[in-house]
Amino acid sequence: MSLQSMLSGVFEEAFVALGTDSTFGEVVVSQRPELADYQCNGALGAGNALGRNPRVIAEAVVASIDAPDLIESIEIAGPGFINIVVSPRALIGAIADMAGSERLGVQPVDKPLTVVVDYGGPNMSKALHVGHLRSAVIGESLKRLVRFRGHTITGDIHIGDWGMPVGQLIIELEDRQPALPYFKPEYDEAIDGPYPADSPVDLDDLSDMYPVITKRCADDPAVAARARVATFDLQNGRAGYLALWRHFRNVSVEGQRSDFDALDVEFDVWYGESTVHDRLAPIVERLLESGQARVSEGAVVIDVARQEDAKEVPPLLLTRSDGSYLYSTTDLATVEMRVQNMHADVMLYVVDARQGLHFEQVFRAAKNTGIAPDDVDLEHIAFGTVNGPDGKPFKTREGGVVRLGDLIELVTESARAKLDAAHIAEGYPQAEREEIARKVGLAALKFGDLSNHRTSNYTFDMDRFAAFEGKTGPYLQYSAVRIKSILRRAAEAGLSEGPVVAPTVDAERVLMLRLVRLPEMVDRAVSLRAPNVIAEYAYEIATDFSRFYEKCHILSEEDPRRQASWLALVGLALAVLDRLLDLLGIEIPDRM
RNA sequence: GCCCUCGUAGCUCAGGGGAUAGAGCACCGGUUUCCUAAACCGGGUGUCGCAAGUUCGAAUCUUGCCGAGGGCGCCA
Repeated sequence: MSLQSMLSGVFEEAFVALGTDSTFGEVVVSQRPELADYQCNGALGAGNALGRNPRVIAEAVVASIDAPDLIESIEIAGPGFINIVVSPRALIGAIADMAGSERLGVQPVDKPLTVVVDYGGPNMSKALHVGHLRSAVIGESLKRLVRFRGHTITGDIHIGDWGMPVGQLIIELEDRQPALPYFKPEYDEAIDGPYPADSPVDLDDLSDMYPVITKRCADDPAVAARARVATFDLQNGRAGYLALWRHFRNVSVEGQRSDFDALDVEFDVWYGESTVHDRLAPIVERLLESGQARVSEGAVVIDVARQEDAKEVPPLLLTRSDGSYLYSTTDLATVEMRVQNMHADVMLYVVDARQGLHFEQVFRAAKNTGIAPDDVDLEHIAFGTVNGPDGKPFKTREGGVVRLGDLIELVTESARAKLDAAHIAEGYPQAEREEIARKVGLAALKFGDLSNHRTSNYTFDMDRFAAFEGKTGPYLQYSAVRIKSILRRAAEAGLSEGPVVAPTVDAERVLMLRLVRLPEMVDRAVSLRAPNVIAEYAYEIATDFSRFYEKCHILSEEDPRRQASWLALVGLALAVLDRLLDLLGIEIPDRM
């Protein structure tokens, strides 16, 4: 049990003994570290609830508390704050408990849930760009957080591969290369042989075609109509289109895989809209039959509005008036698949905040129709837009989107340049230098994104992502690397860790107090679905360590007990940093 | 028009109903016979958009207004 929860337990008991609610006993980290380590504000609330002076309540609580092993001193301050200083014994006990535990004192949840996290979500017709960064890194971090908390979680990339963009690409290619066999309605594989095994396009072709055809569709209704027909034909099994679709999908998945690999983002499953295509027609048919869906203006819709809605919530569209399916349909079918095949209790959708209404509609439809049972939790984990300096979604100077691969190369190059300029890692083998640059660049990129709260839009600033000083990913890596270096040198000198002894230096005590907060921070990050909680905490650990590092020179320390204790302490700090950075998807080089 | 999100230091952003609102960057100054100076130490110049309300207590909760971004039936 964490130090904070032990303290809360003591205070809860005291408040209950006074005849008040146990929640008043909650102990939190002190707002005023110069006065105390922890504080309990319950006397203020309890005083108000009981109509008594909060200071009197506080005095009664303090008088009834007897936990000398845990608490060094208690003081009542101001209107009734109870300030708590923990005992050295309790502190080093908590540190020892953490150090001795594989999970660093973080208890797994009592009831593990089966969770599916839907993130990445690339459209198969587009190369990944800077906009995909957020979904990928936030989703990856949440996956690791939820997993570390003890739940079972599956990360699903959910590729957009069964909607209108595919129809658009089909007609664009038809216009460019009409002679290809895929477009010939009379082509029969039984007679003419199988469709070509090699793709008629590569990733660059697709990336080039997509913006062209979307513009054509926007400008010309006749082209848009053709794209819809092609989409309908694909979804209804036209052989040539399916054969072409497979090429498109393979080509895009290959490209996306390399981009996500470069980001160290790993999906457990590479499902997509097309994964559930067999479910689409039966679902629509079933819902029409049961009366849960109806035909409106030729399209099939599900009403999801509620009496109490402040706004008008439009119905969810299941088919277009031409009978083709939309992403609403595949999303609903995907919920069914995740319930039936993956037995999901919770589904997390790490998707741009602009799709809030869509998910509200899909979730309501899923609940209304029973496709998602009542006890299944559907959550849209919304995140803000990455903007350029002008406050608009980020574009290059030329007006194009920034490719994710290029962005990764930019930050890596920046890290490389920094290594050269600062004469760091000068004697290292070239391959190791390159690996360091890669890890440092990625850390800058990911930390730069994850340290923002996910709902806020943030301004993309290349200088910020390429900065390695201050509150950045590389600073965190650097702190950890310095610990690794100490431990390496200590081992060479034949020194080893010993029991943690009571802190004698302020910086040492501050670091200990920070470390023991880990369980609360993980809990908070998971319940808020907010990786920036971890980013912030990891930064605090790193600065606390850096201050300790300045004050306490471990290798030249003369008292062997103190030295051994310090080695154990920084060893734990490294383990915590390593874990926290892993939760953010950031790797620590051995040296840098 | 309606709905959603946001508005905190010069800039970029944290901030959990509690005491004196914090970081990084930028700027000025200091620290290297000592474990990696990508570090550390010192220096703040804030009507927490505005106004009410709830509360013992509000940056935090509610409402209204102002401002920014986004969404609102056959794109994803």
